[in-house]
Formats: sequence, structure tokens, C-alpha cells
Amino acid sequence: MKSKTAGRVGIEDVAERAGVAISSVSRVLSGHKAVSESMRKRVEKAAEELGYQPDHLAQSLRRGSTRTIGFMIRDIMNPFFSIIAQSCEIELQKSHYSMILVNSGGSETNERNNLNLLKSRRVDGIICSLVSENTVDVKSNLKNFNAPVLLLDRELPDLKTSSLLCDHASGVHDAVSHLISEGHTRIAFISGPRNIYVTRNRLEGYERAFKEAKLEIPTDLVKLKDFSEKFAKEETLKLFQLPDPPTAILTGGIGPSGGALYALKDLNKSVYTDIKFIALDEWPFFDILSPNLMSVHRDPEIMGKYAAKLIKELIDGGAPKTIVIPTVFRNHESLTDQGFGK
Amino acid sequence: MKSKTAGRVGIEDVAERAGVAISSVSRVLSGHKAVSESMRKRVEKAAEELGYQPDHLAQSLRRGSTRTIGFMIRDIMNPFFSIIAQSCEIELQKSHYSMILVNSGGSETNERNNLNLLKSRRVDGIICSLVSENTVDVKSNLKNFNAPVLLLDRELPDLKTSSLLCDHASGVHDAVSHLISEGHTRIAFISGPRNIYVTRNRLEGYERAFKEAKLEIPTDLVKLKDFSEKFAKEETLKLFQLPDPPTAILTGGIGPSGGALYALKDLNKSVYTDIKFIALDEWPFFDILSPNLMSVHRDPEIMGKYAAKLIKELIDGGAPKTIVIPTVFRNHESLTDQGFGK
DNA sequence: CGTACCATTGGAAACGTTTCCACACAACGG
DNA sequence: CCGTTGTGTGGAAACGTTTCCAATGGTACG
Repeated sequence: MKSKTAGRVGIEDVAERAGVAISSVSRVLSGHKAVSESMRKRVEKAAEELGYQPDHLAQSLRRGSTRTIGFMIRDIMNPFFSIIAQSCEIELQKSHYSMILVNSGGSETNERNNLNLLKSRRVDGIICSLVSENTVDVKSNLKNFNAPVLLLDRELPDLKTSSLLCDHASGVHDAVSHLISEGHTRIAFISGPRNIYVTRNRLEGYERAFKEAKLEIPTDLVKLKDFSEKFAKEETLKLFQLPDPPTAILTGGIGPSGGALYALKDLNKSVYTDIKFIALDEWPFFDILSPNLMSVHRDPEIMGKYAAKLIKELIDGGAPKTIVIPTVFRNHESLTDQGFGK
Repeated sequence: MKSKTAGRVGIEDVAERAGVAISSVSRVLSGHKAVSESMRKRVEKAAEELGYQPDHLAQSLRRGSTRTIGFMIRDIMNPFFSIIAQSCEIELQKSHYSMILVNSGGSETNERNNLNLLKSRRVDGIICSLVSENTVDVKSNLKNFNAPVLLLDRELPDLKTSSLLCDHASGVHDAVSHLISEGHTRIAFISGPRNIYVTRNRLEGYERAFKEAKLEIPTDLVKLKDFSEKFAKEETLKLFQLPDPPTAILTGGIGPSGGALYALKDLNKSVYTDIKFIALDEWPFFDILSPNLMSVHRDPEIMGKYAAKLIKELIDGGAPKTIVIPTVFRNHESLTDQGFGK
């Protein structure tokens, strides 16, 4: 009843109850060394009895650190991304960081605004999956950001950022090689824009497989623009108008995979009998409900954990570094051997 | 160069540049009425030139409001929940709220800790999907929470909270009635714990369908404990040990659905030919890659939007209310008619 | 026994805003 | 011409912490 603010119990209330100074309470509670045992006990008792919870805002303001990480993502509904974010969140929580997740929806204007928002919220670090590696605006915003930055599947060598990349090339290479070994040559490849690491890297794997087999690269089947479902659907439909349509399709990312699948449905083509389909990235229950589909797999949960680790290292003053996560080609055909999902 | 803190530009820098008092800058930037046109222009110009971004921390501390919503969820990896959270976050962003997402992982200890975390972070409101409606500890924590609370698929009438519920009963009823009309009577039902709204409500629909058909309820096929994949898998395996095993299964939630599907795979039973499978809640690409499966559908995106709306209303001083979202039974068999996914 | 040092503690400034209050000045009515 | 009202502005307190600094008292050492 003595407390000034009716609702909240503040450090002052604890100090009063323990009969000590405010500064002493702070020292005890923040684990400072120079406190006597009796002081420690009295303060801890008082804090416990009052159910004192330090005000994170005030702490942050004073300490100059919010223990909050900003996570900016292109498509927050995409299960692949959201698993990364969530696994990262779980990992960060262990170190008492919180996460603010913002969605750019693939728009560079939103990216800029979101960066300002995060700056305003004074996050201690930011993790982001950028739309492009070439948006001048966003890059300068990142450069002036007064907190360390971790990029997902992007490279900006001129900025002092860490990067978490995936070795898409080898997974895609193995997938395409497998298709070629089965006799496919008309292998379509639909993915995002050419000017970002992930697409460049996937394309590299795709082309390498053809070169190794001494085959011409079917450039008329390579469709690179964005990660939207819409684009992938339209392109898939067009591909089957060709005189020499594809016999296999690779789609990069969950959005495009969905787009292509919907197109195939419209075309009345079965992914189980009519065409080989390889998804780059999986979605929940992929392995169990999508017999005959193949994929290039990377583990978003692991990626989230690495992301947490990398950003913490940067915050703690570590030097920027790049980590590359492996991808593996998964042939799920074995599932049908078990008679499941005929 | 005059600024005290090298890195940041503060309101003081703006004031200095504009040649006015700090308080005036604040008034202009927060859209206060009593400012002259000349003052407004000078301040806005100075702020623009310096690229001033107000410090959200200091604002929050002073204003007593963080414009942040806490979102506590049981299983952050579950695509159904994560879509709700994300849709909600997109909606909140429009009103300049941010979201802090925390994961209880289904543990009541974590729930308590997370609530303390959110309290400490002084969120303006909290949205949560609780493990149980009966955890004394958590309930008292919620009651003492100095911000409004919105519950997802839970009811706590003695607390002054809003609730966002779903009308599971009618969807489940329709699904079970459909199965009965096809001649099924051995219909298993696997879902979460009995003592929460969602399970009670689903069970109600399940039982009503049997009663309407004047059939005995097969209580030996009803397995209610938790939403884990593990439980559902084990129970599914056990169900097929019965002398009179089920011919159809309903599983409540994405976790349990996955568990049951993995069990069926182990049992070498095809969900396409051997058993009718109805999922309560769908997952990404359900409609396109899971031919012959049926579901009781509710729209997580809509739920997220309602959640945002409800919590904002509470924050703005509105009275607690309950909204009920419909669910619909979806029979996907039509997909096979198109020859897709044989 | 005095001095220097160390361990502990309390007081107060600081973090970057918002907002209350007081003041200056103009306009206005009596 | 003076009191009243109103408008715009600046100064300073406040939000709830942390941390710097000074002060206290005790102990060890010369």
C-alpha cells in the first residue's frame, strides 16, 4: 500500500521492505559481486515476498541493450521460414533473448520500414532474409544499423555481416544427376530471382549436372523470377504448351512448389505417374503424404539454431563469419515400396 | 558532431538543430495540437535532415505503453498455430503494434515463466493458447496480469478475458455423420486432454452424430490425453490390435494427425484404400497432396485477424467478449475424380 | 597507533522520452 | 486601461532502472 504506483511493485518497494538502498537491491538482483551475504538474503527475501519483476524497459534504457533480436522475413506464412524463425526463437530464449518477428512480404518498401521499426525498438541484433542483394536503400539502412546483422541465404560482402548459407548446389546437382540417370533430359527448373545467392547457387548445381553428363542445358526450361506461387503456376502451365514439354520439374522453395503443383492439378497431370517432381525444400508431412515426390532437403530447425548462435556471437563482439549448411537429395520412392500411399 | 552519443541522434539533437526546446520537438512529432505552423515546419525539417527515429524504449517507459502484444503458444512449430500467430502479427503491424512470440512447448512451468517474461516486458496485451484451463498457478498469474488477455480455444469465465473459440462441434458432427452414412460405425477419435474447451467441444459433435443415428458411442475408440504426436501414434497402433479395429479415424490437431499417419505407415495401412482418415485441422498443401483425406477445416488466417481485433478492442477499453469461428467438414474425395494423385 | 586499503553501502546522475506546469505575450471585452 | 482568457513555448519532473562516485567502517600492516 505504500507503493506509489498501485499496480506495479518496483525496485523502490523492494528496497523499502528490505530496509536498504535502491542501488543495493539492484546490485543484489543483477548478481553484482560486492554484496554481503546478509544483504543478499534480505533483498532476495523482500523481492520474493513482493513478487518483484524488474521492468525490462527501464533496464534496457539504462543498460543500452534490449536483449531482443529482430527477425525480418520475406514470407512469414511460409512454413519453411517460420520453422527457422521459431527454432531460432527457442534457442534465443535459452539465452534470455526475445524475438520480434516482422514480415516484409517480399516488398522492399516494407523492408525499409521494418528496419526502421527495429532500429527504433533498439534490437541488439537483426537476422534477415532479404528480397534482393541489390537494394541500395536497404543496404545503406543495414550499414547504418547500430546492431550486428546476420543474413540468411544472402551475401553482402561489402557489409560487415555474418551469413548463414546453404549448399544448395550439391543437393540440386545430385537431384538433377539422378533424373538424368533415369533418362530425363527435359528437366525444368523454376525458382526465385537470379540476383540472389540461393538462386545462383541452385542454378550452379543444375548446370553442373548437365555438364557432367555432357548434355546441353535446356535453357528454355529455366524460369527464374520470384518466389511467388503465382509465377510458378503460370510458368508451369506455359511449359506444357511447349512442343517438347518437360518430363521432370524442380521447383525452388515452398511457394513455387505449391504453384507448380496447382498447375499440374489443373493440367490433370499426376505427380505420381505422369511427371517427376522434385521440391527444393520440404513442408510438414512431406515424407509421409507425398509418396513418389522427391526433394532437396535442408533442415530449417538446424538453420534456426545456427542463426541464433551466429547472431549471439556477433553481439558478443565476435567477428563476422559465414556458415554453410549442407543440403541432401532425398528420393522418397522407397515409401511406395512399402505399399503406403498407392 | 555536437551530439553526446556518437551513434544515435536523439530528440535533443533535433531540438538544437531547429533551435527550439525539447518539449516542442516532442509536441510536434507526437502530433500535439498546440503548435504553430512555423514551429511544426522547422522541427519536421530538422528531424528529417537528421534522420531522427524516436527511441521506442524511452517512449514506452514514459508513456506506460509498449505497443507490444505477447503471444504465447503451446507448439510454435505447429503450422496451424504459427499461421494464426503470423496472420495476427500482420494485422497488428497495421496498428503499429509489434508482437513477441513465446513458446510454452506444452509445459505449465514454461507457461508461468513466459507470463513473467511478458509481464516484465510490459506488453500491452497478451494472447495465449493455454495447455489447460485448470492450472491454478497460471490462472492466478493471468488474473494479476496488468494487461488484457485473450484466450484461444479456451474459456476461463471467472477471469475477465476475451475468448476466440471455434465451433468444432458442428464440423466434427458433420464429419462423423458422413462416415456413419457410409456405413462406418467403428470410428476412432484421438485428441487432446478432456479438460479444455476444444476437446470437450469436439467430443460433443462426435457424440451427437452417434446419438442422432441412434448408434452406441464406441467409447473404446475414444482416446483423449494430449496433443502430442507420440500419444496419437501409440494409441493408433493399439487401436489396430483390437479384435474389432476401427475403419475410420478422426485425429484432433496437426500433431496427433501426424502421429496417426506415421502409425498407419508402420502398420502398412494405406489412408487411400484401407482406412478413412479425417484430420481436424489441415496443414499446408493438404488439399492438393493428400487425396482422399478429409478434414474439418477452420481458417487460421481468419483466426489470427480476429485475435488481433479482439485484443486491440480490449486494450482500447472494450468489454471482454467471445467470438466463435465456424468449422466446416471438407470431403476431398472430389480430387480423385479429376484423376489427380492416384 | 596511524595510515592505507578493501569491502560494502547509499546517494544521485543518467538513459531518452512525454507531459505537467508556469510563463510570456497577444487579443479581447468591460 | 486593466483584468481575463487563450495560445504557444520552455523548463523540469517523471518513468524505473543501473552505475558511478563518495562515504563509511573495518582490517592489516608498518
